[in-house]
Amino acid sequence: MIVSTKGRYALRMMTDLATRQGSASLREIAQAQDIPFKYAESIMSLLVRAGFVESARGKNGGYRLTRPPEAYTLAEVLRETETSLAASDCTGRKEADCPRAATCPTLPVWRALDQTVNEFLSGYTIVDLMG
Amino acid sequence: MIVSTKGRYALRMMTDLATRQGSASLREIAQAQDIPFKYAESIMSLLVRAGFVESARGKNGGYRLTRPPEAYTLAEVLRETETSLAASDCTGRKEADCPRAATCPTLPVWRALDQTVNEFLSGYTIVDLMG
DNA sequence: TATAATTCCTATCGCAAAGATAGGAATTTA
DNA sequence: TAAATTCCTATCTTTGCGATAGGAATTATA
Repeated sequence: MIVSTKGRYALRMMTDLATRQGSASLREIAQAQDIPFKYAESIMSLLVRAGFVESARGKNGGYRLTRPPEAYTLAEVLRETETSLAASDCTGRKEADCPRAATCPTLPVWRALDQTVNEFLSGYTIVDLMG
Repeated sequence: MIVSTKGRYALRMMTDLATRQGSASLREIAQAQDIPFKYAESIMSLLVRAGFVESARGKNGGYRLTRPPEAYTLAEVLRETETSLAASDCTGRKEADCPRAATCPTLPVWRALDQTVNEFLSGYTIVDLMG
């Protein structure tokens, strides 16, 4: 699985914000997108930490995008929400572990696949998800 | 993660068989590839059931490929070993569940990604892994 | 200044899948 | 009959995903 529920929720939350053209509370967003509120909260915190979204605390607080929606590629959003976008552990978390790496004939294939997927996901932005 | 350890083991086991040009016992293969014997056993049974490999039981038994190695694409091998090669649940197991499907602007993106990955993996065969 | 609405923080739970292991039955050769 | 092998079924452990819980901190406003 390349894209988990968490990543798809993140994209939908950002798309929702983009559609509203302003700021919205998490309660509104989660309700509109039918995403469990508490789960949405944890995802939104990732987006804030990544700088994709700005937050305002307190009453009348909420969230808004820091950029125009065409300035977010799917690749960069998913890099924040997915544990790894790597095609396999060989090019992901456990890359350093592998004693085969130096001579492995398969490794270049996974690297090329990573690049293919990354190029694909870099070719779409939030605007493309605004229906 | 597109390709799990199980899938990579499967590819290595088939590549090992291809290199030997004949038949080999699982003990040999697992040892040569440094794969846990019992785990290799369960993977090999998938390959046999898929018709990729023929088995001979009893003493001097073993396994051999049913085709020349250039006749196995990575895509078809991995389809047997991976739970799903789909980019997301939206195009995988839970596809039918989604009430959004009809109008979802993201779904076509996942479909296109699936196709991209499939085409990529169909472009390599076991021969390409024989180093 | 109190209250309501919000974001922020930390911890935990349930479940499914991946990775691996165990024991032994069935088959075949020598 | 003994050894080497594949075949079959069941189980175990760890991990990560999806989700939940409780409450602290912050802010507008009545």
